[in-house]
Amino acid sequence: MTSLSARDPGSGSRPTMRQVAELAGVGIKTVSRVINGEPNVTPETAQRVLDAAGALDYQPDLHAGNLRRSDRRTRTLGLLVGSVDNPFSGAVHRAVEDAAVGRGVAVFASSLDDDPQREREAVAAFLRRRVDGLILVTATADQTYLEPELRRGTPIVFVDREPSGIETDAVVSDNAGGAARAAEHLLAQGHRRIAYLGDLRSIQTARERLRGFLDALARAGVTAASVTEDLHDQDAAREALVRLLDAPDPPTAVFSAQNLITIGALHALRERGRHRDTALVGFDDVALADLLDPGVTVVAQHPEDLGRLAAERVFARLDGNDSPSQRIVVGTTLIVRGSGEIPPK
Amino acid sequence: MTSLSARDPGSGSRPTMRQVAELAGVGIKTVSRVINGEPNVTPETAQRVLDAAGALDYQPDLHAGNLRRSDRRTRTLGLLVGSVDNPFSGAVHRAVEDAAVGRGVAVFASSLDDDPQREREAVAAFLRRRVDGLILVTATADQTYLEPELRRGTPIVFVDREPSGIETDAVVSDNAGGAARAAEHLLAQGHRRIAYLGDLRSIQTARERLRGFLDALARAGVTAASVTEDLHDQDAAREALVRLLDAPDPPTAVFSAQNLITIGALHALRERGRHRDTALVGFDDVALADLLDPGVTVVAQHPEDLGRLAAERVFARLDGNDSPSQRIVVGTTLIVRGSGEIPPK
DNA sequence: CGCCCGTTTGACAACGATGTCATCACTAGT
DNA sequence: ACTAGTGATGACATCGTTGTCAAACGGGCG
Repeated sequence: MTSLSARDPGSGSRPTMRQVAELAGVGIKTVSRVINGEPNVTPETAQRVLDAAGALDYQPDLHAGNLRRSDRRTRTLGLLVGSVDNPFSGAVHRAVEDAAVGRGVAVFASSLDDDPQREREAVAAFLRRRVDGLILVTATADQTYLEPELRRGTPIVFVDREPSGIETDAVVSDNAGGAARAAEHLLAQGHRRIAYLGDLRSIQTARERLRGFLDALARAGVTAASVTEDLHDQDAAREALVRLLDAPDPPTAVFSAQNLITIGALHALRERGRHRDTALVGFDDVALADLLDPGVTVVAQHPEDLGRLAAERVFARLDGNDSPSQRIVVGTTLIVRGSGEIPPK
Repeated sequence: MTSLSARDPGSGSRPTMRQVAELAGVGIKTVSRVINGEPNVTPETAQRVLDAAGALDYQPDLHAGNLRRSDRRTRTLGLLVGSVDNPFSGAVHRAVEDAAVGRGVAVFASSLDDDPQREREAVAAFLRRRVDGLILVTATADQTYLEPELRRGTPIVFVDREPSGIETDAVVSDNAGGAARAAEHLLAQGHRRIAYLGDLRSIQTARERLRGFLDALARAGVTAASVTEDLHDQDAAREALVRLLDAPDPPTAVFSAQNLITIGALHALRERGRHRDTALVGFDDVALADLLDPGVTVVAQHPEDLGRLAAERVFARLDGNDSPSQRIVVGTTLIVRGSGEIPPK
């Protein structure tokens, strides 16, 4: 009795075209033709090859083929986002995957945690694997380092944040417009003491949102009750708003310019029992916002559209489109649920 | 003046070791040695090579190297989950990535939407790319088709759901135990009319949860007020619970055995204004559960642990560990927030 | 001074596939 | 019957890299 270990070299090694060819009694090039559906193979030969491939559970080595193939496409995309464990990134990722899967393209994903160092490492790791294109929510202030790769013809598309230092496609939300919309909504309810809670100033979208907010207030001849920036997590946002609520002359309305900041703000308002008399509008939707009481009014982004359009740009470039680089802006949607419609007292 | 197009073939082609070698005035093998940090290169030669590589923005081709290298590792992992756009999958994914990134391993992710056909296609797509290992939340009832690959030595680890038809590692939640815990909690509050809302019977974890729930009730000598299965989305769950609430003798407590079902149940309770007098315990945590009123009591899973442990199993196998396949069970945690502590009227 | 040995280096084959091209067997046209 | 054309097939070089091996060189030792 011959006991075969799990790492048995016989069954352990992967079959190659050569072995399939041998078993089918044909040349290796004929196997290649059958596997790739090339013409000029008799049906009987093709069947013999397919039988042999099936018997050996043969899977072609995409990378070996790619090495020799003229188009040099790995049918692989690299996606770089804030964190795959984050609803916004998840929605972008899913949209990219949906666009890719139909074309037989697989997607690498990497989380950057807004760390520029990690971005450079992750990009390098993907390029060494010869991805056909990159889609990234950049964490760096300047992407000049991508210039050589771009010149080589690798499509690079920015999502959510615009590129700086290089000329390439970008798909972004209308951050300033959305923030202005939020401000106008609160102004329309009669609010004149509106507080702004924002993310790190180093993030371009955060700056855009503040700009849109302040512009809208200025157009109405109103000055912001307060502007708090550099709130990078839920708890920092909560503490900041608690302080504002405890101070004399607290705001009658709050605009929270990011996801986690909105959640922190919700906690602060409940903590101080002010959630029924202080208006709140958030930027970017949050889960279960409709089940809260009052429901959370938000300016929603459309991450699925961002992801889909970015993937479409990459594929268009791969298909040879070399029109000048585009900047696609995706609109935002105000979703009225209650918290934004609380009037000033 | 020579105008260079963006797709210029000169700058458009990627530099190879040969070109680096030529520029540095050394043999190609010496470049290989420097790039891979092999010993026996004089510092001056190494510097010349690094300078040349830098000047050309050289990136080694991992796949070409892998073709020749003896270990045949692509430093790539395939992850198959329900959907990358889903908090549970996102947490698993992030944990896998965190374990992988330190080892220089990149992660392919694919969404299956519980479609067996997609699972087979996605697995094939990953194997053609020669991933070093697979981590999967299976969507198929039987995974015998993975047997040849497993015999070839590719580590395959199941997460969340157990394998069937093959013998391999699995990391799962204590589904029956967690469901029992939820039932016991409701029984302890004095409930005797408890409704069960569950996912598709075809999903193994759904069956486990029902089993745990019914066992706990049986131990207490109580029969379920109702058992509703095959609720695969939020809306189906909402409708089902609305029906139960409208019927004579509605339940005094509800156990919702999955994420989206819990959200559907929350909607139903609010819709009928019964959220303050009907107890609810959910399986798997939901975002913002603590901000609702009452807060949502849940039996939380630990997807980060599932992902981390699965990745560790894969790497252990790759490192040569060939102990018998393990089944690792990760416990659940009851998080008390209010909704589960409402007493029967 | 000659031998041995370790260090540094490059020539060459090989990994698994595909592109090119030559060969062979037929069929059709004259 | 002979030529040209077409379809089916395989030999061979090649993609970018690494493993193997041998050559060249210099230093230490008897």
